[in-house]
Amino acid sequence: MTSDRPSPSFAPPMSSEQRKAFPFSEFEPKWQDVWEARKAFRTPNPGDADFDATKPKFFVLDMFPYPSGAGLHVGHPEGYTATDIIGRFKKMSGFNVLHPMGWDAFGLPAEQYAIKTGQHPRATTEKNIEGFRGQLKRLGFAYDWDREVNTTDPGYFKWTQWIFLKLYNSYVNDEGKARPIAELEDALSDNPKMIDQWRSNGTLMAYHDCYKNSTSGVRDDTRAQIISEARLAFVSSAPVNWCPELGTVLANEEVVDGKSEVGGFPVERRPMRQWMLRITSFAQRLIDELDGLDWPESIKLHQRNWIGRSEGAEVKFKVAGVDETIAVFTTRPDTLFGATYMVLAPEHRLVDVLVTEEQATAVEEYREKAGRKSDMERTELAKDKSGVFTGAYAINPVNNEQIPIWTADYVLMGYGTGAIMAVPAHDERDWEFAIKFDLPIKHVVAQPKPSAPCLWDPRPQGPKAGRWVFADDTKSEIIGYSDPNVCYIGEGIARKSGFLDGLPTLEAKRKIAAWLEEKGLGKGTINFKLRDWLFSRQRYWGEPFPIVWEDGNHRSIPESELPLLPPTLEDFKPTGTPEPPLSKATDWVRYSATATRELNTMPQWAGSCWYYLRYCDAQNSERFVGEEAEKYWMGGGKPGGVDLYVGGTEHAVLHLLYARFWHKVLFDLGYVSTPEPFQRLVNQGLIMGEDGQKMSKSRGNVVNPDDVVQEYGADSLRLYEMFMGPLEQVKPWSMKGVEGVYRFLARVWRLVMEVDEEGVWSVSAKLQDVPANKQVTKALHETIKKCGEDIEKLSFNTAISQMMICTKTFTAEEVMPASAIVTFLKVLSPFAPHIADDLNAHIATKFPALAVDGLLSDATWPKYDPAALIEDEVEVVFQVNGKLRDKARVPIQATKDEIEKIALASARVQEFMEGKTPKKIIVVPGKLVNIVV
RNA sequence: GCCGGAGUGGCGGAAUUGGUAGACGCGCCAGACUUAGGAUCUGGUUGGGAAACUAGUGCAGGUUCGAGUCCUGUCUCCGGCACCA
Repeated sequence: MTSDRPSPSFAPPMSSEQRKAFPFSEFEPKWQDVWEARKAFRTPNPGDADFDATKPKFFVLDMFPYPSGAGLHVGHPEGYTATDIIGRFKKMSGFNVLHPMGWDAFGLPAEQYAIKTGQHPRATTEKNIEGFRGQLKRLGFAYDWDREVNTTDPGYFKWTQWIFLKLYNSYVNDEGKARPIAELEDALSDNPKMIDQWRSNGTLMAYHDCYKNSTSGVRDDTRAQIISEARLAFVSSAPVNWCPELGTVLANEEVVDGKSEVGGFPVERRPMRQWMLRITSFAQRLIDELDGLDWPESIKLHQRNWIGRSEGAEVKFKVAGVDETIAVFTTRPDTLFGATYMVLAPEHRLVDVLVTEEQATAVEEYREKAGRKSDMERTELAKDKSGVFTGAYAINPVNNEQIPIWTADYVLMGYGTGAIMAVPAHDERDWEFAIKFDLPIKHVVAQPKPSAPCLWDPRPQGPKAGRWVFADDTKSEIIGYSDPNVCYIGEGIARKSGFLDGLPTLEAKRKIAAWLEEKGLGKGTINFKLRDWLFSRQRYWGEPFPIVWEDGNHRSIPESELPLLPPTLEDFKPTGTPEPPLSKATDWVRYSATATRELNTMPQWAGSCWYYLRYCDAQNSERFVGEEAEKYWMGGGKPGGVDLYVGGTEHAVLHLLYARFWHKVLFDLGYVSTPEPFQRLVNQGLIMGEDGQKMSKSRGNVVNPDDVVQEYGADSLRLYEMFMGPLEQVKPWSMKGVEGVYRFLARVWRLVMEVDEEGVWSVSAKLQDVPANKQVTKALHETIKKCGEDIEKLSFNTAISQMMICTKTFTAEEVMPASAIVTFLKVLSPFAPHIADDLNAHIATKFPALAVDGLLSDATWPKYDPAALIEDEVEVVFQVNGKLRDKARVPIQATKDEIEKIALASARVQEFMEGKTPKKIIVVPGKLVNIVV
């Protein structure tokens, strides 16, 4: 170690072998092998022989990775180390800990890589998983590898398909709960067999009566339609982003400026038949049931915003001269008197019906242009409104005024009714549109008058400025302020609104809603931004749907035919048409003489919607998860089953929302015991490159964990990732920082080990079987206390700092008390498990009675002794007028009076008191004295 | 534009209920052991000042014996969403 070093300059990197401050490259793989051989982290399930039912459970979960060919990056081990520390700590603290890992391995990247390299995605996926698993094992994570899941494994996706069948065979009843579709089928039959089960359900009874009374000629079709439309998994043909080049539909997020994010290929909008999941039926519950979860408020808010609940009213407008009505949704029914025109989305059914001959060409042209635009393009051009007059007029139900009906793409078909009443005076979008096309603007809400007396006058100055206004021209009481040149979107007082005049917005909304309902012209309604979930993809590398088609109708295949394997295709390239690649498997496609298989596959989200459940009982071939295992690991009396879920914010909405949705369906159907999957959620922050930029290949600032392990060892990597700063924070990487924790571990190593001239390590002569002195004992017990508390708080950086302080105290000693060191190693072991187990084993060779027998992960987390923390004396600070002037050590039991006396006696204090008499003296025992003069 | 988060040394970051600002680490400086140091150990390290002292937690106020922490206003940075009627 000290001799034959290579020359200091231009030393080749490989010489690092001789520079190692402790032999981590030897003992790290050794202990990883020991843990694996002993199945040290196998977690027994209820029913297993070695299961201890008296222990509480702790389910700690990582967001499982997509095994890419690039391998792990340093962002992965951040969250994984955090959960590993928690898991190991909980295990030592007497919990049954479930801490598993798996692979989210279906998906487009694997498929495209396969196409590029000509390999089968199954082969590349297997290879990538091998790589990832090896990397994770080299970091020493305490996973129970017997519970590993892989979404592309038939034993796994059998149950993904099974859950799809549950969705397919369920509907939502009038209580908003998922129920078997059999109930609905039963109600729509002549001789119901389960009537006792649904007799109390008003909707089903009504369906039943309706069915019985309908004429037999049409009722079979109606029945089939009702059932088909009620399913949670259903078929729709809405326009989607179709990318011919990639040969698949793309999500809106995958389309940028009308081109595909990957490759920059053109994307067109076209209606296609596809599978949807009825997540919208759960919108309200997905909002409400966030309340019971320990998630960051920002994520909850994000989900609420995404679901986008808004309360308002639906209003029906008659069309002048035609027997049609147009329903609109508005959150401001109180502004109905200010509606001066109406807009239909270009895709709206009535556009064609209403358009007049003169406008037909212009409207047709506009519709076609709008249809070609992607959602993204529509949004891009948000500032520049476009639209065409249809030539038709609607009648405003409150005043029978005729208002023009336009079509414009700023109204989206997918939200509300796809039609709006435009109130330009009180809606910015309508305002812009009205200005551009010179449509009338009618102000019907006055900005409220400030409550007197008030110096504030909101009126802008100038000749065109607004003025104080009356409710209408016949009244004389000023109700507020209105500026005809300004669009006012806030709440206020209704004016020029007939029977609403003078009412504040909230009351006006209530009154108009009641009025509309009474006249049968509308009603209060709640709308959600959330859309149903587009669930089908034209891809090869995904779960096939357990569905067949016959005579244009779909039906499920029996559960006994699961798993439905994808065909082994040599050529799985896109077809170049919307026909999915599975269409190439002509034999596979033919289900029977008359029926063919569904050709779409499920999106990548499907497998990740329920993997946490599979972990509870990963080997079960009878059920997606065993009942007893599910009850134990997902139970615990809280709404969410997983005790701690750690992952990145990129999944704040989609994955977490989809998984919650599936979980609720399974809950309603009685397959799981909690309404929510994840009780506590923590988002780890992004790790940036050393330059403070996001890590990326193009910037050349990517840090490879393998290199770090090679150079400093897994323990150093783990420790550094936790020492960088708070888990949830964005923080830059620093190789120098890794060296810092590496040096710390080397110091720990040398507490126990010493090296001879040949560079051979042996247990240090300083290590002895002696009791720890008072100072060491105090440092040790402070460390036990702080680390335990900090791990619970996920404050790993401060826990590590405390261990560094403790090590310094040890280092200063002439003699190392072996049993104290062993206790310290227990505290260190969740963070740096390899070095901890290795040093414990070394200590065992010399002091078998003092070391832990076996693995530290099986040891019990030490208890700290509060008595050891107490000192005889504490330092008390003396302030004069709030400024620090002196300090003194005072006995811990000193009374307030005694401390005060000591303070007043201080020469420095007296100097700053300048002989004045104290006005006030504040004494905080054990802390400070502040003398005010 | 809207929503959310954050502003503390040269850097990453610490600071119970308001009670010694800058723990711990990096970097830097000095010393020790050394033929050598990019190893190890010891000490120092917010700015100004020789020192006593003084200023100091984005900025401006306020409450308090005492404010990084509480209140009001304001600026900057980061992240997300963005025609949802």
